[in-house]
Amino acid sequence: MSQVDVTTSVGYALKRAQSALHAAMDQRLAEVGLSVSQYACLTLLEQRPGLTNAELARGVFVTRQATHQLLTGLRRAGLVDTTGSGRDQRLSLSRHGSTVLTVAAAAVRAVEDQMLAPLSATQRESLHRLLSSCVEALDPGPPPVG
Amino acid sequence: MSQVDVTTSVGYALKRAQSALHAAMDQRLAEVGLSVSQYACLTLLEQRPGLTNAELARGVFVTRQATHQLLTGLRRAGLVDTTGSGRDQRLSLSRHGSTVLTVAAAAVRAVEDQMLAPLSATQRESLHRLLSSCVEALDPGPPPVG
DNA sequence: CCCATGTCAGTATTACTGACATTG
DNA sequence: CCAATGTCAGTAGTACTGACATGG
Repeated sequence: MSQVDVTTSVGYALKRAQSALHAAMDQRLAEVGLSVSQYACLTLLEQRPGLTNAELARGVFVTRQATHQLLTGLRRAGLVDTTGSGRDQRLSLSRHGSTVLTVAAAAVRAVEDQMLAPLSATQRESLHRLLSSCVEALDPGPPPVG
Repeated sequence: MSQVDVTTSVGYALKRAQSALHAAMDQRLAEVGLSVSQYACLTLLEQRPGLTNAELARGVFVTRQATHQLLTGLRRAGLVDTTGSGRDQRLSLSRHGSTVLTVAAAAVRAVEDQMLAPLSATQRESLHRLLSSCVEALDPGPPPVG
C-alpha cells in the first residue's frame, strides 16, 4: 500500500534489465579475462585514443583513483600503452589490447543482440531514444568526454 | 573500430539510465536513512508479508547471507519484525517500517516521475514493455518470488 | 601561486563463498 | 537421512576519501 507496484514500475523494469545485461556481459567477458569496467575503459580508449587517466575517469564516471588501479591491471596485461610523462600521460590501446577488445566487443554485441532479439529495428530505436530522454531528465549534465 | 559505438548502443543507454536512476534514488533515500537495497527489501516485504529470509533473498536476487545482514540493520532500526522461530521465521514490516516506507516510496516515486517527465503515458508504457521484453530475452527464468 | 594531475594509502560498502547447527 | 534454512565468519572486488608530490 505504499504506492509503488513492482509490476508496473518503469524503474524496477530498468533495474532488472540492466542487471540482467550486466550479469550476461560479466559472464561473457570473463572468458576473455576482462571485467565490465575494464571493457568500458578499453572501449573508451579505442574511441578516444590519447586520453589522460583523469579524462578517462570522467568518461566512465568514476574517480581518477578508480581508473588508476583499473589501468594498473590493464597495463600489466599489456592491453594499454602509456606515452608521455609527468602530468600529461596519454593512454592508448596496445596492439594486443585492440585484438582483445575486438573479441570482447563481439561477445558484448552477442549479448546485446540476444537482449534485443525480440525487438524490431524500430522498437530498438524507440528504446534507445526513450532511455536517452530518461537520462537527460535525471542528469542535465554533459554526457560526452572533454 | 571494434564495432561498438557508444552513441548507438542500447546497452550503454540502459546502463546510463539505470546508473542515473540509482544515484538519484540513493541520494533521496539517504534522507530517509535507507539504502537502495534496504528500500528494495522493505518494498518486497510490504507486498509479500510473511516471507522468510531465504525467500526475500531470492526476491531481490542476492544470497540469503546478504539479506541477513541487510535485515540486521532493518531490525535494529525497528523497521522489520520477525515472528516465528527455528527454520521458519516470517518477516513483516513494523508499524514504523510501514511509515518509513511510505515516505521512502514517495521519494522514489518523485525520482521516477522526474525521469519519466519528458515521456507521454503511451511512451512510458512502451518503455516498460520494451524493457520487459529485454529482460525476458536475457533471462528466461521466473521473475516472481515463490 | 594555483590548479589539475598521477599516485599511494587507507576505508567503507557490499555481496560473495565456506561452514555449521537446526529444523521440518 | 536429506534438503532448506538461519547464522557466523572470512574474503574479494570495487570505488570512495584523504594526502602528497609534480608539473604547467
